[in-house]
Amino acid sequence: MDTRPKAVGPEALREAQDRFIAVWGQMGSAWGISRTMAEVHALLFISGQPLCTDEVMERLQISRGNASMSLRALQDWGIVVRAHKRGDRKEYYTAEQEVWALFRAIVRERIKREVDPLLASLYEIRDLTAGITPDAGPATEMKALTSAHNKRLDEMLDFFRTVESLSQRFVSPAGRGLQIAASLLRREDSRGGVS
Amino acid sequence: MDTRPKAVGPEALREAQDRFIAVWGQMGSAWGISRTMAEVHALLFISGQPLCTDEVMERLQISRGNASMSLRALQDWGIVVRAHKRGDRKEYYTAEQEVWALFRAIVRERIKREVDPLLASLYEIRDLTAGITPDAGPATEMKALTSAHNKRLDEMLDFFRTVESLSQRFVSPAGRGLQIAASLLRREDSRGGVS
DNA sequence: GCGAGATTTCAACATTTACTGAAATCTCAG
DNA sequence: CTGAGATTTCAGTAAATGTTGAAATCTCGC
Repeated sequence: MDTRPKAVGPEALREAQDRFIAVWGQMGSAWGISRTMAEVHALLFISGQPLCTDEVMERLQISRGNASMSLRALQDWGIVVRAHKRGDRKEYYTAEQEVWALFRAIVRERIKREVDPLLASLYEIRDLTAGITPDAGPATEMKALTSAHNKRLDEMLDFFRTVESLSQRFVSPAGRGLQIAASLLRREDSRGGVS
Repeated sequence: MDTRPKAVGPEALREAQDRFIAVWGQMGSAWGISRTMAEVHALLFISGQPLCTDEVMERLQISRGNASMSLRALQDWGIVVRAHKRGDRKEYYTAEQEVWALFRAIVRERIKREVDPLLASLYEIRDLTAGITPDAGPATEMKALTSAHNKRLDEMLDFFRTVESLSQRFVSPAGRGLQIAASLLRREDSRGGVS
């Protein structure tokens, strides 16, 4: 499609970075992270070196306020850290460079922020109708509906408990996530699966 | 906190459904699915029976157009199906009731829509700077930067290849997802882990 | 093949979410 | 301490996203 000659040297690197930033920003917004925040992260990750607020603003063409808020949020997520450079008043920021550690941090935060509260709500919701099923008494239609409802909720709860549990493993100390994934793949591969 | 007496009978069921719908809608929007679409799904899932467009509109207080579009999207995701009732001109809709099947479908679609294109882009981006690293020649700073850049990209690619691969297993025929998760938990549990 | 009843589409609108820029606040070298 | 330089905050505004409702389209029993 694009028939322009391939850029070489610095241009190629710059273009690769820009495309990575764009793609990462897109990915972010598909998964509920604001585009800019994802782009800031992408920039720090792909450039691999500490950048200051002004460099981020300049490169991504965003306002100072936006840059500040995005950087703050990324730090809250635990995937970007501040770094002082001595003899320099500015703050510099670096992204976690280990890809697996990066995703462990992301999973940790999303579980904490979204799955755990969801689980808590599901338990509460389950309690609203908990008293209905067990005892016998006349088998009304109402009871049948409630019982089916409870079953659905229980299965959902079960699912998210499993997710929560699996994530704990994935997230926990060094390398676990990688190991889990790798062993899983290996085990499956030895069964001579489809393409 | 809430000290009102607990609702019983039909009221309790209705309230439980409403809260489930709210919570599910919230979850959806945190993960990049529009609130309404998630709510429509929640309603179909939790009520467990075929509902027609008007029932959905009525219960969620949304317009006909919105209901139609949400239902269509849910069908595209493969988690809601149409059902004719004979002697009735209306279409009825049901949500996948098996929780694991539901999430397999969701994972399948998200991988297809988001991860696969991302992988393709990452390969393209990697190609932009692929020629730089290998050969020797004078070791410029440029080369060092590019080489580090390539390493980061390669690790990212590796990660998403693994994700893609794992998802294939999870998504593939009946029960695999459950088995994988369960076996993983069992294996880990037998190590006498923390809480 | 007609048409009543149902669904889909889409331009206009509403709501939500994200961004800006300047003022307030913070900080550290001198 | 002081204040120049840096960061954070936030009210106002811009952009993106989601929703409506009515017209266009589809569909199926007759």
